[in-house]
Amino acid sequence: MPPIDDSKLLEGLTNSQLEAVTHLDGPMLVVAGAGSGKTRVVTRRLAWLLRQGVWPEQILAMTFTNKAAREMRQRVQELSGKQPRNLGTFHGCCARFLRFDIEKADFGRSRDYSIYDDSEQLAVLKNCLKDLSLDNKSINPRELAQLISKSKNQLLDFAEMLEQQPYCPHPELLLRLYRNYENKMRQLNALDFDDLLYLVVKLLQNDPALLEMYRHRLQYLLVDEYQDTNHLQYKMVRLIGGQRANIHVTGDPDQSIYSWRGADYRNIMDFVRDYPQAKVVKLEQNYRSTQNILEVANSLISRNQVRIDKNLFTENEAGAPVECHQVADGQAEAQWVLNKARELQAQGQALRDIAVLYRTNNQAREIEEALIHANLPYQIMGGLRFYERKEIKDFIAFLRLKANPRDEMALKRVLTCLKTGIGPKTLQDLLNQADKENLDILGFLAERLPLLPCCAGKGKRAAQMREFSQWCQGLRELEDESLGTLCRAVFDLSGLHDAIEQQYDKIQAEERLQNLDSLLSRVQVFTQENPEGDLVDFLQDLSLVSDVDKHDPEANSIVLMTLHSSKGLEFPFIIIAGVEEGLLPHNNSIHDPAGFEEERRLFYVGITRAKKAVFLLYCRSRCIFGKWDNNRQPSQFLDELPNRKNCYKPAKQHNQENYHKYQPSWKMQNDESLQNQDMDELPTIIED
DNA sequence: AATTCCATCCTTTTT
DNA sequence: GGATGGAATT
Repeated sequence: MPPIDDSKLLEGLTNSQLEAVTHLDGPMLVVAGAGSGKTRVVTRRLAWLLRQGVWPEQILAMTFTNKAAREMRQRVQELSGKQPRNLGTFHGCCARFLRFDIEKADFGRSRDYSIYDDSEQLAVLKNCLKDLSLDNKSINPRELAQLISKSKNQLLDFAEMLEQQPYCPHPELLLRLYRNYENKMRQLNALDFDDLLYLVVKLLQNDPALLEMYRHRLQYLLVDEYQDTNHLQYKMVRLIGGQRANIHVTGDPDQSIYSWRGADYRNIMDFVRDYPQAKVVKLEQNYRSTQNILEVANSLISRNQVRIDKNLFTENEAGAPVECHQVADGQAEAQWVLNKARELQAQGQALRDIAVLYRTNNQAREIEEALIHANLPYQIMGGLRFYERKEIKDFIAFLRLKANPRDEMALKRVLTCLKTGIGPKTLQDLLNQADKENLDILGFLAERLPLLPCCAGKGKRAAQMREFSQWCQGLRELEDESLGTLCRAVFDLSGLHDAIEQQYDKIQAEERLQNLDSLLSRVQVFTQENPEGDLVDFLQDLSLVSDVDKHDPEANSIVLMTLHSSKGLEFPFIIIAGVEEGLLPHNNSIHDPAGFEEERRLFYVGITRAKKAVFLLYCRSRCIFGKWDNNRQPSQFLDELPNRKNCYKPAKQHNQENYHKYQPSWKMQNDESLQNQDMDELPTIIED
């Protein structure tokens, strides 16, 4: 299909949209309310720039999810026949920059670095604790990880950051652990998620010539979801933008829901202060939702104290009122979802038009069970990620070791898979020796191991060791012309196929092998999309892909996901489950006003995903951590919704104070007296 | 070293 | 209620 012509490119845009699309130089902020056609603006702007003769290499466009990036790429391609060269998630773009430039600085990493996800990072931290013979009672590795993340995100020296902590028990110990962690990661040639951004910023800060090159090369910057940028991302944009500041950002402060990850929506609030010459465009007409939905959403979000007032309106029809239903417990809730799905289906709606949203991933389970039982097709985003499955992680460990022969964490996994007879103690010895000889561990195992005393003689153990050494040599020598055959060869060498068949019963083995198969076919897809991509590129891709990216709008199935992952998507019908105190707002977020308001934004995001109808559910009882809470309270946010279908009246008066009093529900005692509590106290409810 | 059993922590949300 | 990690057992 040939790209559409220029006049079509700008066709059907409102004046403000047009202004946002055709803006050429200097900073611009597009405040785009939910459903106001933001994606349209961003994609057309990219296409327009390309049609104006801007080179695809000159554009740096950054999004937060791979899905958004992919969609954008595809639509820009359709509109302009070209693709911006640097379009992706912040993390993805940074990973790519580092592939080229990481060796230009003294970071102790080579371009074949591994990317460690949170659980791998945690494992390294636990090792560090162990090295100092600390149990993780005195220091919680998770908290340590958070501190490390915080210092990187704030671009602060770790010690400096510790001083700013209000309460910090063992500062000198933490500092030592931090240093050990950093050294270890160097040794492993690995980066954590924060490092990807952090090192790019460091690189640009410390190397003026390189910064100049980036500025010269990347003349047009676009950032989507700017309200969710953290300090590092902000800094990066500022650095690359430079004096010229050709920075086009879009976002909506009301949809900022990632502050727990360091996102700071002051970045968007302060954009005009940061760039006084900035032009601001507000998109306030909503093209997505019915009037009823929008009215409810507007009323909800207007309760937030900290926000820029805006007037989101729609010319769409009034539509059905937002409904709110009480159900007995989680199972009844799932049943309700099921009935509604069938009802909509009977009315001729497609299942793909229904999304069920919830606050926490574990809420998916009960709903999933009901759907399985009823044989309705569904897809779940998030939760157990595909690549977090054991067999997938195992295989990835083999690939990683091949790509990065210093990756000791990968080696550990490989060792347990192969049942080599090398345990943690032997491994530690070998690692120390490899270190002494300044060899990467894989190379050491292949070349030096056979010369060691433990490989001499004809004992069973020595033979095993010799065999393993040869295996390592085999892995090193693998060199296939294509990525596909290389992965296949590594797979064959891993012996995972036989191991899985031996280890599991037939059904389980089949499922696991199938998962591995689909990983291998993913290699094919990757090769098609990235003909030049090598193994490291592929692994990088895997590390940075989440499950939301897997959402397949073609498949006719109900979609289940968290409120967080629903951002940026839209569905005709939205069901939000568990609209209860303690869950939405979540107990852990209500102790400070900022956290509380973020919960409200989260609810707002959920509601504004809907085009036609919204259904809100809450339970009277719910099983949490195996304990029953029989006195669940409807979310206080429900009191803030006007014009909802009258299935619900506030059970009791909420006030701004009492949310501070809520205890984490898993610590709540299961008070027998609650079991018999008078249900009549509650308002008239439509029981389902 | 591998397997199995028990305690503990957990669950907010994700690149 | 379930995953994970450590200790105890073979």
